[in-house]
Amino acid sequence: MNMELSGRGKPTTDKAQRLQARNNPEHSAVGIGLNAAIVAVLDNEPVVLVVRNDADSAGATDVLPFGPFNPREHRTLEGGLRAWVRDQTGLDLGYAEQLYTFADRGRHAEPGDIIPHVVSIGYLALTEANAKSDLTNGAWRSWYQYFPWEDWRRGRPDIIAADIEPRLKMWAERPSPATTPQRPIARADRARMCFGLDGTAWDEEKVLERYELLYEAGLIEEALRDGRSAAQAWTERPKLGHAMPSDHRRILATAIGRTRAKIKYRPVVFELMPPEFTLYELQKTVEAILGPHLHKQNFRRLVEGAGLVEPTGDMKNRTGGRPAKLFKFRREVLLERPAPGVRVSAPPNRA
Amino acid sequence: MNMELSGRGKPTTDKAQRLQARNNPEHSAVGIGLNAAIVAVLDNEPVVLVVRNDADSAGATDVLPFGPFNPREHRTLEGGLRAWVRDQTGLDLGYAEQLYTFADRGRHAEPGDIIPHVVSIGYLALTEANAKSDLTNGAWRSWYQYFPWEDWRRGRPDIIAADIEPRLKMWAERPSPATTPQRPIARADRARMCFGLDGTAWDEEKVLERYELLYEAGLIEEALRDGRSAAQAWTERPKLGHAMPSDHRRILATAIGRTRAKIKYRPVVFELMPPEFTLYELQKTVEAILGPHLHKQNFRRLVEGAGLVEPTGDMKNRTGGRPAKLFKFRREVLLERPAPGVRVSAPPNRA
DNA sequence: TGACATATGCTCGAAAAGAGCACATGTCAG
DNA sequence: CTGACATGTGCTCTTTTCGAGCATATGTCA
Repeated sequence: MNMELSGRGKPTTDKAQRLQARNNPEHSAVGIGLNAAIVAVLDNEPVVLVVRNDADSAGATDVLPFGPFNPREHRTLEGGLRAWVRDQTGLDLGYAEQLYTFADRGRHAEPGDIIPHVVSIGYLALTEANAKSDLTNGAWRSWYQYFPWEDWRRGRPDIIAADIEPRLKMWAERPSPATTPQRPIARADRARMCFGLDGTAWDEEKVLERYELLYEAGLIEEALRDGRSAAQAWTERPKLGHAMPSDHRRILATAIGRTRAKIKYRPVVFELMPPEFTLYELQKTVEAILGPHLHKQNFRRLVEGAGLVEPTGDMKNRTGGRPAKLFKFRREVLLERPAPGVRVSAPPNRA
Repeated sequence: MNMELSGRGKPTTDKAQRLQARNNPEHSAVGIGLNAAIVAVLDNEPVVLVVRNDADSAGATDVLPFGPFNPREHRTLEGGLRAWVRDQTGLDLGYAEQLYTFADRGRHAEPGDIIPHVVSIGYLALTEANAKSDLTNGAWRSWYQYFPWEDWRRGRPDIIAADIEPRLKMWAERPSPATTPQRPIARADRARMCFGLDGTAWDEEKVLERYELLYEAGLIEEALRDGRSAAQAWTERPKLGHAMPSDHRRILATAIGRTRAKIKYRPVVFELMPPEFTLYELQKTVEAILGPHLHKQNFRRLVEGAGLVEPTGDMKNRTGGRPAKLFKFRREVLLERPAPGVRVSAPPNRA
């Protein structure tokens, strides 16, 4: 497994391990992997950091940065994460939060692998991607490259009506396999709720639900790769976004959904912004993440009224229009409001 | 590289494991533990399931149910959880969700343990606690027993003004140690925001933040046990809630916070209710979890208006007052609204 | 110099939320 | 039997928040 990352601890001795395996049937030693979805906004495009994975048997592919967690070396999961992210990419993480721990499928040992890498803990990190960031490795990729159906900045993305909706409808008409008998919600209803079909409102936070629905319906490469039975019959049509190895795309989906949710009640947008910015830039960043266009005047009222920002006194001149006041994040808001964030509710129906 | 993708290999042998351990210094095998905070509401009291832990060297104590995760046996984390919860307690879990993965402190190996149990994945489960539930083991305990400062049902709990506030103020006046130099928010401000001191509003969702603040200030037993330096000078006064071994109380704090947050945008209350209930019972359950008293008429308007419930047609007669209509959860709401829940906003200032 | 892009202030109406009044219909103690 | 009491239920009223539009200011740039 993952070799490029390194960890430097010494392994447990074989003897102890054998004993353990033999004497204590309750324990099963496994490796812990940490995956990071490192998100930034670059020229109004939300991007995620990927690294080249040359060791992949199927040729080099882009993966989320990942590495092992070695409890002998690092006291905390986050500490371990920061360490190898810095080693691997040269990046010093600022804000980071745990997303989810995945162990469910596709995480099998390779031949020769003794300690299967069954569990991986996903992290979300938000960072400012300025030009002079010293990336030693890896590249920024638009997250919409992996999730084209999530990009509503220019209206409802065509891929939904063209590729997703018809195939989901077909899938919905086929009978559910007996293995999921108690599934309480019909396939058609799930598709409708997830993708806002038939006039249902689009909920931008349901990123993971949408991904998992497409997976279950066998419409994305990962499903085929993992041997989902439903996937077999669907292999020949346009792929839906770039696939990623393992469950990296699932982790990314979780990261996008969490970012979209959190931006509304925590001032995390500012992790993505330079220290000074105009309100327009701030709005564009929020829109890059959430999708829809916001009413400019209301956005100003909201952000200023909530005390999220304060003017620096300076102006930005080369805006292409009237010069804009520069603002900075008003940290004190954390001491005033319990849940400060960019409270943008979705318009009544964007479907 | 990333091996986790890939194929489904058969489990490896001891020999292979030795090789692996020797040749691949990148991995450190650890045990995975699963912890469950199983929550119910019993007679308007939110309760959590605890089991007796006789193995504790300091005598028997109550702990959250926990067990190992064995990837050879269970394909999914949740599957493993459900299996040993049933074995251990006789309970069949309904709703369950992952909370957080803890690996940070207090998770030391016991003597004789070869593979330290470093990582534990916390789960939240919600269930209905009816009288005839077949608990073979364990007991329901009010969660406010572990977090008395969270119980606002009879107004602001005295323990805050009597024990917590003065000690936090003293803590705030002592200088922060150099080990946390970049701490951006002053101790006094953190205490004020967490516990709603000096007129600041109480945010019922900040359960974990409050617990961690008390831990950091050395005011709870776990801090002393874990050897926090700050704890040494504080050992002789009334304890703040019942302590739990390891980080079980932290997991419970996470569970309470998550439950309080989620109840507002997902119809999870109904996991705690019998199939039929009156609106008053529903309100009491919500209040047991969230704390404050809600305006009865508005609660009705809210719940009915959101389409969360529908009348069964029957009445409940022995209510002590006018007979009440019986309602049941209206599942179809999941197909109509993106985020249905009991939308109770806090009154402007409850401090 | 004028088209254009951006910034900024103000108003209006709809919807949601908080809070109170009034009354209906049961139980239960005396 | 009767009245205190507890609960259920309908309605109104005010305040706040939010979506949306109008109008105007002040820059850049062809």
